[in-house]
Amino acid sequence: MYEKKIPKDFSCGMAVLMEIIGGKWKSYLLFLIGKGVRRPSELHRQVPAATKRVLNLQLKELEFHGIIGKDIYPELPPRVEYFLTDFGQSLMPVINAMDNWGSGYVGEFRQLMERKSELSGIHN
Amino acid sequence: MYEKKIPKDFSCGMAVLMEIIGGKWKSYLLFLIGKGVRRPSELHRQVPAATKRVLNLQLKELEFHGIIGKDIYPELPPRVEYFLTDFGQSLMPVINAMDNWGSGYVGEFRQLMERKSELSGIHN
DNA sequence: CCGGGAGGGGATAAAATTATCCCTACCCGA
DNA sequence: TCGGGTAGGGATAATTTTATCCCCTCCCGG
Repeated sequence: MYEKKIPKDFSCGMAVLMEIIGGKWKSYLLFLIGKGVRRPSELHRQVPAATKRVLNLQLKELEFHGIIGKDIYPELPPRVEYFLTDFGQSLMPVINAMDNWGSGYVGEFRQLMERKSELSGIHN
Repeated sequence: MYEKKIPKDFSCGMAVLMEIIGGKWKSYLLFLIGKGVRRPSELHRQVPAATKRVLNLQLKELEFHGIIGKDIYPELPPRVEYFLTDFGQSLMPVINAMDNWGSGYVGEFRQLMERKSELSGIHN
């Protein structure tokens, strides 16, 4: 979490929610943790596009807001498990609604994106 | 909309939705347009913290994804009205769910944020 | 004793997003 | 004719978010 110089205002609940789950990988992480993927290394394997480092940062922010919790087992090799707090659970219906809506649109979305990159001559 | 050099993957619906409504002011804009605020100048008055310029950019992106539409009346002085498309309407339940959840958390959220800035010695 | 896997993070670079500044054009009322 | 309101956008700076790179500890199996 970096210091922000320009204050955001959170007069609308959406903005608050966005602040909490708006990171690039937070959606995946919540989704996976919600599905029962708990250990950091496992999460990383599921989202190999992101670095361990980055995932840790995002997990920390989710933890900061009390969405997820972290059990640290003093074992060797070290074992850590993330889980949804009750508060996080209360978020799941919203997450699911978001995901459902999004899933219905992925198709068109991809087409739009392709058209856009054709226009600009960029092909990822 | 700027060119992105690092491709994002949209394997989960949430990520798609985030791409669409994830801008700093898009939440407000959708909320306001949903409530019947239609004209650009009016929107700007409701969100004075953002510049005209920035709002225009975000509106364009919403329009690009087909969430909102734009009626341009060839009058003088010029008149423009934004509106939710059917597709945009289908998003409103989700938006509302998000907003409700967020609103319930604003209080604690503000406290968290204050504690954070106390720690770092920053007072906006 | 080396490699790999578990966990974690500092320093810094790159990319993406927002902000700022200023300019366009038009019309109206004082 | 000047100030204000309508709408829009180019160029560039500042801020914020992500990525990259390399480092740490510990243990186990070959």
